[in-house]
Amino acid sequence: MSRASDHAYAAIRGMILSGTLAPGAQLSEEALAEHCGVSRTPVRDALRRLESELFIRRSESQRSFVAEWSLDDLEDAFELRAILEGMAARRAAERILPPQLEQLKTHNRRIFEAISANEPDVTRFLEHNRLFHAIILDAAGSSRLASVLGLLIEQPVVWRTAQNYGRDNLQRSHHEHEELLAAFARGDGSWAAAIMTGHIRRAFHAYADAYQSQRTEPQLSAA
Amino acid sequence: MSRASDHAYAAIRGMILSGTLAPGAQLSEEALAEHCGVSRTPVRDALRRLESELFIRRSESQRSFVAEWSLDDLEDAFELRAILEGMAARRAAERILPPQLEQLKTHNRRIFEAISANEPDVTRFLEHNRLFHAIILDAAGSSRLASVLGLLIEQPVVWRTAQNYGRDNLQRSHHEHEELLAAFARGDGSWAAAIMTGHIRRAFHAYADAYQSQRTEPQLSAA
DNA sequence: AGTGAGCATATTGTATACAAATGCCTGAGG
DNA sequence: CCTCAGGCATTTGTATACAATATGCTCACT
Repeated sequence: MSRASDHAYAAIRGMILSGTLAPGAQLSEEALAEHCGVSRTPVRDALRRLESELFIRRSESQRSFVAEWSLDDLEDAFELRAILEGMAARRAAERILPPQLEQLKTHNRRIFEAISANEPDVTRFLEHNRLFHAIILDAAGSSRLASVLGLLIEQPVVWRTAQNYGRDNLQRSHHEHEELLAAFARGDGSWAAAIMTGHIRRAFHAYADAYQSQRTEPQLSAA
Repeated sequence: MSRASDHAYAAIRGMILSGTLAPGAQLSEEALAEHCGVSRTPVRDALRRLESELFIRRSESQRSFVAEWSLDDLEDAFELRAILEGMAARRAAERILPPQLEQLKTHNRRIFEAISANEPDVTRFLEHNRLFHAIILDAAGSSRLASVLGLLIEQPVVWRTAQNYGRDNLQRSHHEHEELLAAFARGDGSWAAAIMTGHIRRAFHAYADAYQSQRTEPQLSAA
């Protein structure tokens, strides 16, 4: 995309991820345009894109609001992701090429380094984790699967809660990645799918725990 | 959406479905705008929407082309659809309400009527089939699943090839719907998912057969 | 006090003009 | 004859003005 449109997209997305734009808040095209220093046209493009990625919901009269995620929504999203990433893993196991397998090993090594330091580097973990899953998605060789799964990863709640990951969960992730590599090396699609499904479901419960403590804490301080 | 934008969307989508705009053809915003009698702005909206629905592909330089579907693409799409509709059926079986079940029965009765006439009414079959699946998706109660699956149904190739459906396939569809109803009535999610997955996979092979004969015939006449 | 009609305001939809980028074609040079 | 550089044409991106629509408020009326 082009400069202004991209900038608006990144700015609005960033404000949603950081919480500057709170869930449920109404978005005015004109206000966003002024804030980003562009006209409404690229803002409209950005809003449409964010809407298709479920960052934004539109009322029946076309007004835009920041999406609100309930715990049920979160579980839905992870259930979907578990199924689709499982499918990706199965296909990847049947198609992956040696250089891609090497890349996966490298990223998992970086993940190990990031979580082995005294203070785990969560940002670095997330980056290599993202790349790890992206390579699998690429190896699965289905543009449709990629486009659909692209809608589900990197959602607001995920990013906000990931910081609360304990070292225990980070290490389990690394270990599950190792198992995936073994399944890939043997070309065993069913094994890979099973591991991946469990991997995502465990991640959901880690997210859900962090999500709940995140939401209950403010309530406690208000009571 | 609003009048002009909706009209442009429907018009362009219709031209793609009918083949007036051939796969691979480049789309000019200005030409489409003139054809639809609206300005470029709503045409741009429509193109973005069609792009997210995979009707249109964009080059790296942002030019738009009608998507070209290979047989592999078709199989990918159906593999995805089989998994996701299976998930929808499982969830629906666990949540469906009596009135929704009644609606499903009504639509399947209409399907039976449409395929029982001397000359099967394929258009009517497709319409009630669409509603049948839409009710299941609604009963599944996951907006994320709905939004993702929405990208996959009613794709160009599907509609172009559905007309070649034989009565045999139509009747099998009706029968599989009956089985689904039985699974729903008993709230058996696993049964429902299994039937649905098979239902979609059988549909794929019917489509694939029609797709291949559709593509080989022109070559034969040209040779 | 409650309710509804109608107006004022805020917000989104559309059209148009212009800017920027891309691709294509031509023609000169090797 | 091939290659590549340059300019022209086409196409998309952005800004802005105006139109249509929804919303919320005021005020009259019951």
